[in-house]
Amino acid sequence: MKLQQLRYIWEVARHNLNVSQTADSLCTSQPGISKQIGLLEDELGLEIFSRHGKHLTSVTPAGESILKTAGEIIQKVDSIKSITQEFCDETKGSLAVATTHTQCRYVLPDVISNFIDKFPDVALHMHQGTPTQISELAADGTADFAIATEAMELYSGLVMMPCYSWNRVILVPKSHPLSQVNKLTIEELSRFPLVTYTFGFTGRSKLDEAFSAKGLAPRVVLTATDADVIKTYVRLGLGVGIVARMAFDAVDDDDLIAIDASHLFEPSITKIGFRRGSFLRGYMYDFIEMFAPHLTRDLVNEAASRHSKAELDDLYKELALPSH
Amino acid sequence: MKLQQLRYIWEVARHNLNVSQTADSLCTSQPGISKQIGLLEDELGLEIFSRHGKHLTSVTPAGESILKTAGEIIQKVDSIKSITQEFCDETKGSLAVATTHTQCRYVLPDVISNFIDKFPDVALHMHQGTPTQISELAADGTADFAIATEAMELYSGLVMMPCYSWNRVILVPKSHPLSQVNKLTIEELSRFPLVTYTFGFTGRSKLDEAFSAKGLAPRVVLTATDADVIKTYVRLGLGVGIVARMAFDAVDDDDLIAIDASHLFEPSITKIGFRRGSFLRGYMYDFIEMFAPHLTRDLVNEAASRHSKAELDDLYKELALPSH
DNA sequence: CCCCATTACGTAGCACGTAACAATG
DNA sequence: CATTGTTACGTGCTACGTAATGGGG
Repeated sequence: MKLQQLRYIWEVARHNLNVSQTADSLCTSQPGISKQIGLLEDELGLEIFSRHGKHLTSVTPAGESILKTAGEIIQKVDSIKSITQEFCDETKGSLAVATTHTQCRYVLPDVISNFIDKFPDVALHMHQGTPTQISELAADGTADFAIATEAMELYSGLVMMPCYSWNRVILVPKSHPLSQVNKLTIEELSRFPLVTYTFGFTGRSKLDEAFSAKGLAPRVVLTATDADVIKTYVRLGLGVGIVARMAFDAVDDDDLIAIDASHLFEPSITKIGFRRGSFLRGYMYDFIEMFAPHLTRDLVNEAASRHSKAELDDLYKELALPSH
Repeated sequence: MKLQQLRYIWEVARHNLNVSQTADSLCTSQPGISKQIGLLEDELGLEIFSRHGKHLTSVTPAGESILKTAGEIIQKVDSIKSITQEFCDETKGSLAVATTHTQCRYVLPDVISNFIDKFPDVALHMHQGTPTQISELAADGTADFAIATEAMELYSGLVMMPCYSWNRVILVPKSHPLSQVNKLTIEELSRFPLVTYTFGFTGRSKLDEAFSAKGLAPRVVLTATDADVIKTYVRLGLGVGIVARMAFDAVDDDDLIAIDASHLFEPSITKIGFRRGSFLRGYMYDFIEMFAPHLTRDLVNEAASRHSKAELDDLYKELALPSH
């Protein structure tokens, strides 16, 4: 059994059982992969992939187990490479963060700026995407960290840690009737056309819950994945905006009125996640702590060693951290 | 990076950094190993072993981390082989159990007999040793299971599960004055010379605790690692025997009187342990369940997924299982 | 002076690439 | 017929074994 053979079956599985495509992505020849897979199957004495004629059609039950283990092996091999870099030079390396627009545009700039100040030799990669894409990037190792608010519980292979809790503000132009209201209620709000996040983005779920809890059906006239778009349409007078508080900038957005809405909606929790079992470089712990100061290196290690969601929640309960 | 290179560094570390000895044990040449280790170190760009001249003297800090990960990789590779066998033929394979005399001689025969009845094609290996040796055998993968009562908490790499609780009997010849006593006290017992287990064997610790709790210093005139030796000397009149209840056989030992001592000592728990992260064959789950019927396949999997001792204890508490 | 690790070197095996072939949809 | 996987074959690399060399205790 060779490491490459494990990589090959893993990559073929990742590429929808298309060997040619896999060969291209690995910059090698297609027969080479075919042969190595055949050799591995011969050595193990069973088929990992089932074939119709010459096409790979599916993964056998045994293949499922083997692929899972192969993935873990590949991850550990990557860990060895990280360990190596860590001991060669603690300040050099790379950090890939996958995150949403909200975090990337409003929250992370300060953190990143501090980070590159402290670790100028770490090559930084930012990937922006939907919460689901972000989780996938972290789960398959393309990104070291995923940072988002929604859809982060879906991947059990990720260690999730709560970073901070936030709530929303209502955005209206200065001339808008709501700008005069003292204490806004959700009923009042529901009478106006709304402009807010697309489903699945930036705590949108808590927003829907708040309306439906009162039996109200909000009239959402435009949904967007980021606050910049929302603000643009609020300025056009299309409707009342509901955005994350950190997306409101007192200087840049001084033409808008921001009305606190934390009494209307449940707070949302932004989380950071990384692949369970991966080796974290020293500067990665620093990054986490810069983003969420309560997440110390020891605490992160403790969380990483908890394997089920229930056990993680126990930890957060002990520390009185919110987790959803 | 090659799997063999990882195996080589792992084995060299296991053989006290002696490359020649490692080469012998792996049936290969010493320069081959040397060269592969050198190549790996070149590829990683750091030294895994520190050298004084040409001798390997110690493992570098980086090496420690790398070796740990290499060990995990090797274990996963073995898992793939097990998975393969499991899917090829569920009834064929091997099972290695490491255990103490007490279990091997008095408890396991029934279990083993049932097991070979149900799985005639599984090659069985029994290793007998001290509790510490047993744990080591399981920890390094030589044995699939460790079964013992003492010293099983030392290896955090083992998943430990409580199997059954037992207590002791006092053994005396028929003519002995204690054979007339109705309800034995620990003070009475301490007046006689005692014959019992060596420290570190078969729940000896609970025995010492009981005496010292009453401020008594038992006069132990002979210690042995197994009950057969103890019974032999009890028959010779050397002293009063204290052995595990399951070591008393009403038929074979009908020349001795067994006095229940469960009111004198805390019960001991016999545990079964296996290496965390190893793939368990179907018949291995059956073996565990034959030995301890409450340890179902689901429960074993649940326990295996708990990573810290505290989390395991939580599980046992939920199930009202004793754990120490 | 013995033991041990490294270096040097030759060989056998194997991984990989090119090319031809077969099978699927 | 276009796409995809397997077989055939040649080559260059490399892992491994034998022999020689150099340091340590």
